Parts: sequence; C-alpha cells; structure tokens
Amino acid sequence: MTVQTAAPRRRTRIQIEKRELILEAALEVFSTHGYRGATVDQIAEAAGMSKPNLLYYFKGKEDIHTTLISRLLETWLAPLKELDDIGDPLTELRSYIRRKLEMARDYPRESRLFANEMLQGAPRITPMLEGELKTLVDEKAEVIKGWMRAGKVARTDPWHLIFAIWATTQHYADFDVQVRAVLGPDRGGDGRFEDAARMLEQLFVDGLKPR
Amino acid sequence: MTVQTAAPRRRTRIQIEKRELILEAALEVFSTHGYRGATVDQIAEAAGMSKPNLLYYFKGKEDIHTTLISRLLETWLAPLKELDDIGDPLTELRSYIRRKLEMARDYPRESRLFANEMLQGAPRITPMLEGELKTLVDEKAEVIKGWMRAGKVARTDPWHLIFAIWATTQHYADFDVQVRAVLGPDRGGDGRFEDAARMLEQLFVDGLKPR
DNA sequence: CAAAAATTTGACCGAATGGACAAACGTTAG
DNA sequence: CTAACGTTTGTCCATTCGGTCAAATTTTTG
Repeated sequence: MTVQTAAPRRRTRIQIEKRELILEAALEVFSTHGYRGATVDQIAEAAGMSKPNLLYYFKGKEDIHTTLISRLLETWLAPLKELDDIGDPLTELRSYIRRKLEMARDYPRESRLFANEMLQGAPRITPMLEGELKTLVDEKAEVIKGWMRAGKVARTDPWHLIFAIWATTQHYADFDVQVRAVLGPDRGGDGRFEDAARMLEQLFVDGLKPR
Repeated sequence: MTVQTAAPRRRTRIQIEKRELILEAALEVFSTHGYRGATVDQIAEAAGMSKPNLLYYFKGKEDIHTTLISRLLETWLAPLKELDDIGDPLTELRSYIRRKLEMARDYPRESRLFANEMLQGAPRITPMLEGELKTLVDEKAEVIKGWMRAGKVARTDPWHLIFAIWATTQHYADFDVQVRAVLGPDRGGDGRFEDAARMLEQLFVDGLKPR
C-alpha cells in the first residue's frame, strides 16, 4: 500500500518527456541568443507547444536556464575527469585534446551556452566554478606536475596549460562563424576539425616534450 | 564666405565629446550583457545623461552598436598587421602572442564585445569577416608558410596556428571569471598574465621549433 | 546683447516580454 | 461510466524597452 503523502509529487511519463523536449529547445535558443536575448515564446515554439504549457513544466525562464546549466557542467567536466595518471603522459594529453575537440564539434551549443555564461560574468554559476571546477582542476594540475617532476613533460604552469587546451578546442565551437569565414568555403568544411586536431596535437605534444 | 549647403551638417565640439562618452559607456554595457541584454537606459545612465539626450546623438541602439563594432575591428586587426616578415620568425611570433595577451589584459571589454558578436553568429559583421579579416589572415598565413619553407618554423597549418594564438590569448579576457575562479585568490591576481605569457611563449615557441 | 542654433529632458507611446489564471480538454483508475 | 487527476491553451496583465515629441534650457554667433 503506497500512501501518497502531501509533499513530493511523482513525475509522470509525459512530464519527463516534455521536460526533456523543452530543455533541448531551450539549449538551442539560449546558446545562440544568450539568456536575455532568448524569449520564453521562442523556446515554447521551438519545443512545439504554447507558452503557458511550457510554464506548466518549468517555474519560469530562469528555472529552465538553471536546469540546463547545472546539467551542462557535468558533461563539461567529464573529459577532464578522465585525464589519468596511468599511461604515457603525452599520449594522455593528446587524447584529452582530441576529446575536447570532438565535444566542440559534436556539442557546439553546450559550449556556446557555457561561453555566454562566462562572458556575462557567470552570475549563476560562480559558486560551482570556485567549488567543483577549481577542485577538479587543482587535482589534475597536480597530476601534470607529477609528470613534470618525473621528466616526462616539459616544466610549465599546469593551470595555464589546461586553460590553453580549453581555449583552443572550445574556440572551434564558440567562434565557429569566424573560423568558417576565414577558412573560406573550400577549407571551412567538415575537414576543419581534422586540420585543427593535427595542428593542436603537434603544437602541444612538441611544445611539451621534455628537453 | 562659407555657404552652408543643406546636406552634411558639421559636427560640434560637444557632439564629438558626447558621442565618445556614449561609446565608452556602451562598450561597458554591451560587452557584459550582449546586444539584446543591454538596454538604452543602462547605456544612458552609464554615460550620465537622459535617454532622449543619448538618442539625440545616435539614431538608436543599433546605430551605437554598429559604430562600436566597426571601430573595434580596426583595433583588433592591428597586432596581426604588425606581424612582419623581417626579423627572427619565432621572435616575431612570440611578440605577437605578447601583444595579443596585453590587449586581453588592457582591453578586455573589446574582446568580450567581439566574442559576444561571434557567439551570436556574427549577424552584423559577417561581411567584414569574409572580407577584410580573411584577406589579412590569408596574407599572414602566407608569410608563415614562407618561414616553414625556409625551415625556420616547424611545418603545420598556419591558419589554425593563428586561431590557436587568438583563442589562448583572448581566453584571458573572455573567460576571466573562470580563470580567476580556478586560480583562486592567491594566484588569480595581476600576476596571472605574466604566468600565462610564460606558459604560452614556451608552448608556442618550443612547439614550433623546426625539428 | 539678442537671435539662432544646439542641447537636454519630462512625459508619453506602442510593441514585446515574462508570467498568471481559469476554463477546456485528455487520460486513467476504480 | 465517472470522478479525479494531469495536460493544454486563450486571454489577460504589469513591466520593460526602444523610440518620439514638444517644450525648456544652454551655447554659439553676428
């Protein structure tokens, strides 16, 4: 006998599906127009429902955005978490770069949503940056430092090295228009990610070979 | 006798000053909130004047933004224009990186304004990207290719190399919050630019040494 | 100084936006 | 079948926003 107490309502099948649909639509809209630039009507239309219907599933615009952002961070931190102490350091770094570049290619909207938030001064996620993110980066910086002490990697600042990897890879999602415009119609096609991968792997691996 | 013909009104001293004041305020507001996120009232207040007064100097919000952006591109292209064929290639690249990093430090608002525009798909400046910018980058890519042919620089894709320099340097303006959060109160101070410069110069110079 | 030109602002307007609400419509368990 | 619950939408509202206008004030010029 399951007694339905007053407090925590259960989530319906439809609710789960529709919330997912809304978040997908919201990602599309928020990532291209930013938080203020996006309108609830736009999101509702992209999700194929009326605005009041959307507001039945989320408390409001902010609620949608918050939900999206907190999910995003999980996805975003995943590749760095995989950076492991086992295996050849330079190989490990190379595959990290490759993973990040693949994410920029396959999930550009997530990258842009994140970038938008950063540009605005991260009003909604500063705590997470100073907490989870900082902890993880500090931890991985320590791993890299170990590699340097062992003479496997050239000595340099591990934190700024991580920044450099983030910057160069996310650039292909965040500045996609610019990349395409500069490369032109010929070289700006799908091949650009392969070219970028080659260049970046060479740069980082050669640049970090111990000497 | 100067006959005042009907067409091109002259620009007053006050007009020049006030327009400058407005653009300065607009840069502040647009760069942190994006185009849609910024309001004319905000800009007017930041410029210390009433909204109608501001609209006396500019046709409207879009006009202010357009003026700002076209000025910006000039400033933005300047360092790359200086990348010259004379002198040692690696030294030349090193000082380009240093200049770009100094710009990220001294003009972060300009960088963010630009990034905002890119994230939104560059609706207002795509022509300039495909024109001026592409031409300049193609030209400099050719210079770098020359260095590679001469065996002065390791062979790699010059366009993506330029992207990598842009990405890593502008990162310190665009993702400033993140950088500070991760570095923490101790290492996130003014010294971060020096640390970044050291890391980046090492990375690019060692990564591009011919082998 | 006074007329003309330039500058400034309070008040106002229409459109867009985030959100509330009650009524209508579907679905499902007993 | 029907009552209860879940879902959907048309309509409405308060606020915000970009922009206008005429009147008031200040600056420039002859």
